Amino acid sequence: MTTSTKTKPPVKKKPSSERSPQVQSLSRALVILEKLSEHDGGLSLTELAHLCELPTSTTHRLLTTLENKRFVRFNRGSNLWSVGVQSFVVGNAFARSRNFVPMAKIFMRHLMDKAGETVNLATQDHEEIVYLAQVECKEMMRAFVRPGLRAPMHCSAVGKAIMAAMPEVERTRMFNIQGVGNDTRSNIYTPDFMNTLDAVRECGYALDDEEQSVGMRCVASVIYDENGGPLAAVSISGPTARITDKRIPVLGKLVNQTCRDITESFGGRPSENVILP
Amino acid sequence: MTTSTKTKPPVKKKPSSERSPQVQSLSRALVILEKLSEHDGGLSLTELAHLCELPTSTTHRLLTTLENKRFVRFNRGSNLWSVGVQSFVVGNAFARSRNFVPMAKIFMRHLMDKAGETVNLATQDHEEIVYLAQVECKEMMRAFVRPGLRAPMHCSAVGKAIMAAMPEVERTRMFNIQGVGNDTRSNIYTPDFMNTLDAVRECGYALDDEEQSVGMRCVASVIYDENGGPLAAVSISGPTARITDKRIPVLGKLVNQTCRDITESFGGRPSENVILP
DNA sequence: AAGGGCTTTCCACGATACGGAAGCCTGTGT
DNA sequence: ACACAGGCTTCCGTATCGTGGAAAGCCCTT
Repeated sequence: MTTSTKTKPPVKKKPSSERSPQVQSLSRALVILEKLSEHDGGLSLTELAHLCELPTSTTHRLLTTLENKRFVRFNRGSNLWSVGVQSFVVGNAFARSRNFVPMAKIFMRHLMDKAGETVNLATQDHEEIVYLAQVECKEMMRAFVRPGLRAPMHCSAVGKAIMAAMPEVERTRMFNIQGVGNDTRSNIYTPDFMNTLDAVRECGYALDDEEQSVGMRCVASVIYDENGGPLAAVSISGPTARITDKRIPVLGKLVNQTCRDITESFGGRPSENVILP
Repeated sequence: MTTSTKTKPPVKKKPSSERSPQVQSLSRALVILEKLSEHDGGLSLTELAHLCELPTSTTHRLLTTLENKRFVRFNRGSNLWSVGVQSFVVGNAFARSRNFVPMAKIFMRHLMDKAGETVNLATQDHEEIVYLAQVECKEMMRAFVRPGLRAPMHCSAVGKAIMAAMPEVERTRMFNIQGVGNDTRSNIYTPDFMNTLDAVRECGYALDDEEQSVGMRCVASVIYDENGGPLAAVSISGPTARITDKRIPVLGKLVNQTCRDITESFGGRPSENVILP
């Protein structure tokens, strides 16, 4: 019986890829969910099966199981599958349980180690930015920012990074509000400032060259929320003597990478305005 | 051998419970995700296995598979499992793909059929409410509301329903703002009004008795967003002659049920202030 | 009517998920 | 210190359950 029926199939079992035992059907179903979430318009069975490299019958069986529990939905008529309510309901539990600032601080600490400079976290509040947290470096000369401190958007690196990441409409709304501001230099939002923001989007970080405080330079990048909008920004700040022109691109790259990491671990949607080679 | 090893087990296959073929391991994994999402604090392996009525080894195997794909996360140290980033990322695809108003209108149409009266959808915008959509009934005498129309919160049923569902802080903030309003009757937010809102929470619907427009009565209930806050409200409106005192509780129950249905299919978090017997 | 492209169902096979039990940690009580 | 308890993690033989090819439906278009 079956002495050599199939010559013992060539054992294409992967070279013990994963550490823990994995449930094939579940892994496959999760891939299906991921693919669906990457295609907002929905996917047909065959498209989906192709993307996941699975037979259609298997894909279909997994989909119906997911559908029974409302994790996916099927649009009869267009014959398209998409992500279902229950996925959203479950996902929101993550949104509730995460608390942003402590999580961000872990990444900020690493950044401080690598950059050797103080790292700040700030977010937008109306037409200003508010500092949320700081991880101080060990240098004697360093910038202090008490959490809760406010600053105008246009003259801080974090503010520029956030403004650059705003949707167009939001940004122009802010431009219109400006003028009632308490800043003496009139008409802050010049065409020149617009170009600055374009540059920020292109290179992935914003610069504050002693604008907020004499002798202080900051390099900042932005953290995206789940809709691809700006959620907060991280900056590296230090005295002009240490934040040299040559060092700025290096620090920019560092702070940008940190923000990408935070965005990912937070469940944000990185903007498609990419950024850095 | 094994000719009759187990006398062919008594085929305890369930009486064809489900229509489509179901993948056991996946179904179980989805139950795990649901249970995790209902316990924001996280769950230990054994607690979870208990809740899902599964052996711990099976639960553990499914969890590690889910963890590899970041759908759950494990807190080493507290030994607690909770929902992971990837669940959130996938769930957000649902948030993007849903468009609220068309979906709500399907339910509103059903409500209009059952109630025989015009049904409205409205949401909050700053200190006012804005009407988003209307499903008109066939009566000659009926209320017209053009989408985009605004009304004060305190004298519309939808406004009261939304205010009643607000978190306490938000509501008191609104009370403080009031006074700069253009309404002549001063001090609208009296203790009496507060009691009204308490009543709304208790019975599950709000009433506008000719306050917004003479001869018109409205009964409204609220749709919750994913955080359990008010997202929008649905009202039934009609002439006082048809919306009789006796009919109000009936209509209230109907509009409340519709709002529950919309909340569910939208992925909202029904408030735990429950409502109706 | 026939033909393609798709979804859905069926079914025999055997790979794969199952779960009991044994190992392994970590913290607790004596 | 030592043993014990109560979890978490791994192991492994069994047969259940998932698998995928094939065939059956189900539209549309030709």
